[in-house]
Amino acid sequence: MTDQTALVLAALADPTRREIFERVASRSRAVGELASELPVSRPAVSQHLRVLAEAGLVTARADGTRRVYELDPQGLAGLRDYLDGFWSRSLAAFAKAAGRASTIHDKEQR
Amino acid sequence: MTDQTALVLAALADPTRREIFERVASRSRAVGELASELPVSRPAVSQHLRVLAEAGLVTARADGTRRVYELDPQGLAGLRDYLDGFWSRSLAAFAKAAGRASTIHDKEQR
DNA sequence: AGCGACGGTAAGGAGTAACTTACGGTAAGT
DNA sequence: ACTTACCGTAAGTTACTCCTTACCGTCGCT
Repeated sequence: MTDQTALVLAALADPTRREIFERVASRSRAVGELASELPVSRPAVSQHLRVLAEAGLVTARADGTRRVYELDPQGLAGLRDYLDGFWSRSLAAFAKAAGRASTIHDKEQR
Repeated sequence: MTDQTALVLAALADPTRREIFERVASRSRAVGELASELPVSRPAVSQHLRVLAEAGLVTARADGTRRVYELDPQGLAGLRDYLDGFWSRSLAAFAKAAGRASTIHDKEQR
């Protein structure tokens, strides 16, 4: 469990922040654009984006006076690694005992 | 984003609860056993276990007056599915633009 | 039946997180 | 230079989370 993974989990735990993150992930957006889509004020969005950025989930780039936020894959990759490690460490042993859990979600993607 | 995934993220966001979960995952434990290992009281552990159980991360079985908690793979599987979907939906597109993110964490495991 | 071990629940308090309004600061247009 | 648009930060309030102590129920043993 790296320190960043803790930040990622804390960041994604909040519903509003998750909504913001998913919107940014699907398409880069400016702060005001996000605020107009959501039932919270613009400063609230700005504060959420700060938390998401500190967790490595989004990054910002300037475009005139606008700040366009886009997805940063680093944060999600960290969480993914944590889950992968967990899966192989604990769930593999559990699957042996239960005899099915390891195959339920075996998909070949990526 | 299923409702359960939201519960999983909220459950794992707390450091104490994460610690409890990881200990239960590595080996099944009773409530008092967990409390003796951690710097919080037994009721606190009990409350955390309740949250973890509602998220589908642990399950309990009775052993006399003891309640032995063990890993429930359902919760982690849900979070994993969420991340997998996210990865293929958003990160794939991002990787095309960035030209590298998709290969950084390509491992063949499971 | 009585006793002791074990654990879930209730109630309350301290700390924190999320939101609001108000303000300041920077970049582009006229 | 003035105005407008856009955004981050500060300060304060409200709501919720986490923890504690106190209490009650259950199971097993003698």
